[in-house]
Amino acid sequence: MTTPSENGAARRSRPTMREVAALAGVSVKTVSRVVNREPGVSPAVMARVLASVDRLDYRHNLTASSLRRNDGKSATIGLVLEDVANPFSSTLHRAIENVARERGVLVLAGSSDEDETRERMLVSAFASRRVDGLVLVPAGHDHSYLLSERNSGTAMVFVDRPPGFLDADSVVTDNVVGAREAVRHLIAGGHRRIAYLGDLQTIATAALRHQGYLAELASNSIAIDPWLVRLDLHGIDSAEAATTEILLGANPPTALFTGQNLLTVGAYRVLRRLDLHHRVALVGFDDILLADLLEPGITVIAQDPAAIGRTAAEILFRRLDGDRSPSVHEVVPTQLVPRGSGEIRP
Amino acid sequence: MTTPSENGAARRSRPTMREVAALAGVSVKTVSRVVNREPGVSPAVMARVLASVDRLDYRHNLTASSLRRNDGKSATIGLVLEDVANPFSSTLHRAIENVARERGVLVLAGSSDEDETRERMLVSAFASRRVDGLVLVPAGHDHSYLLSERNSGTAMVFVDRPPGFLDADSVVTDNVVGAREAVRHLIAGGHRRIAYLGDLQTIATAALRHQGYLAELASNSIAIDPWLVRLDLHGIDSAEAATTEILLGANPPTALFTGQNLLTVGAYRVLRRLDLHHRVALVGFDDILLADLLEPGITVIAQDPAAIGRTAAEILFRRLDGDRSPSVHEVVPTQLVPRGSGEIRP
DNA sequence: CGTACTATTGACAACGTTGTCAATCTATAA
DNA sequence: TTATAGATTGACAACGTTGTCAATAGTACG
Repeated sequence: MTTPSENGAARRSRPTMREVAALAGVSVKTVSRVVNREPGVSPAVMARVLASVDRLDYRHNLTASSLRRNDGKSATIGLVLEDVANPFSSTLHRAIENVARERGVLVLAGSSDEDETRERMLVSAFASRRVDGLVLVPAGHDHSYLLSERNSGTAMVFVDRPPGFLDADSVVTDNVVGAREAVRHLIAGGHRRIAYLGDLQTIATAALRHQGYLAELASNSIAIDPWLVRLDLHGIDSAEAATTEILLGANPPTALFTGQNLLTVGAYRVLRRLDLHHRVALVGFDDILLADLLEPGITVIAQDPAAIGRTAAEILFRRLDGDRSPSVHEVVPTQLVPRGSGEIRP
Repeated sequence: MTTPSENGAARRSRPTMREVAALAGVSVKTVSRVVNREPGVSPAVMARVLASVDRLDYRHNLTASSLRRNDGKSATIGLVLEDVANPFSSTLHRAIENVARERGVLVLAGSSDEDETRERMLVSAFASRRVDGLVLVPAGHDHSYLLSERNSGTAMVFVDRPPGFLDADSVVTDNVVGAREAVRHLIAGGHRRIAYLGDLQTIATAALRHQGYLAELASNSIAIDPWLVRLDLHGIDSAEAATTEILLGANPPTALFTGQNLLTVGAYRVLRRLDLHHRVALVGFDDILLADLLEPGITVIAQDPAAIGRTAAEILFRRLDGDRSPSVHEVVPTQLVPRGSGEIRP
């Protein structure tokens, strides 16, 4: 399946335009013209050059090219995600890649892990490589440090959460409305005691979902029971602990609203463990793979990460094409997906 | 939340070492020394330069730097995945990022969508940007086109599937052994009629899993029933169709072995639809998120994409550090995770 | 006091490419 | 026939950086 001796091949450096030019008997500028498909090269010369390119396995050096070019474009954008392996992030990533691909643009991606320092390090590393644009799911809350990047021509779009102290384009989910819809759905099903599990309040989206929860209860004249509101949970384990405490405590809720993916998983696990999964209702924010195959299926407020990513990329490239109009702030609606768990009656 | 007038700021180009040098009253070479932390700069001068760097918001231009440097390293690697949004790929991606991060290396990622042409386009785009190394989940079967890349010093590691017609490092799952273990598990549970659903045979891993299925049946003296073997299925829908046909046909199997993620999902859906999920056993190759919460949970042969990614990245960086020893071929073992569906008896 | 170090700094070329502009050649028009 | 326009091609500088090497200043030693 493999050829034997190629390993020992001498490690030459890559061929340059100079070498291609020498082989073809033309100047480097002519090679440049052919490589960049500039007009004004005779067919005969073009053929000679292409043959030399082929023979030498020449690869255009985009870094040298973008150094010299007037626009200095690197045909590369940077993407700061929470975690490239998290389904929301990776769907976003793919949607952005799809738009970038059409333009011959490559994507550098990195994970911030919700760490502001890490976000800055990534941005700095991207800037060193002179990316044309940035798409970021911000971890921090003060993005004024990006001002100098923006002023030196780097386009940027914020995704999922708005920028802080910086005027820039953004594409976010309608968190408040989505959360209200979840709660309204439960109230419509007859629930009055609805618990809320929320992620770290420092995460902008978590705070907004909490806000939506409170607002919808208030507008239905349902008093808030602080015992049923658990904030600053992060990850499956803390959600399990909080859910267990609430359900086994006095006067337990008849429904749960979980403000994040992993919290939903944690809550569901506990419901199953306590054999309450057909008794206590559950609505989660953000969809979960295979949630439809569970029994009952998990009712969710689905975000549309693919649409968010596509929109963000489109805005970014519009900016790169020279659009200088005022910042836009797209809000992508959520969708309630009833699958059973949210339709359980008290 | 945003300051008002920053939008109108003039779009200057980025400051260069020349400007930093002018402001600090030193030569560009001295700035270069400070920026690269080279020794031999007096503390006083260093402080002046750092102050100028700070005042001008200077960002080191890594593209110009790597152009001039002797080693020409770009501190960037390229990653060809099947699809950045697919859980196996994105876990791999994250594991590689973790290793790269420690070395200040960034990751360019792209999706091949199992398309050989797309794989080549990505590699070409990476090569144009002079990545130091490549990690690829190959879509094609002939990788001799990478020979020139390798000879010009690009390190490369193949992941999940071995390279074709090229001698290069690889890290793969033990597909044959994993598949045999799945089938053996079912046989040990008393099954004799075990169906197999496999992905496109052009995918190397699919062919190997099929091979493992055949081998294990043979070594238990169980005859192959061609009716129960469905190859070249791709995606959930085709798996559903095949499963339905097999289960509703004459002399149906008592167990299913699905050779891929989505095929497992498709098969499970059909089992549920036909209310056979507690009657017919199922073992799937590759783990599925939340498979443990289903009822019954899905028994799987779990791969370890995080370990695969970490190993691949470690090999890659060892090569970048100058390791010229013969190619290594790591095989990462699978693990049988019994969750219920695979323990159903005929 | 002169010599031989070492430490610090800068001038210049070069990395591989493209923008600018001038030179050459061909064909067409007067 | 000659002038002129257009097409084709190349020489050279420049992009922002670092490697090389030389120049200078300061220090220690005899």
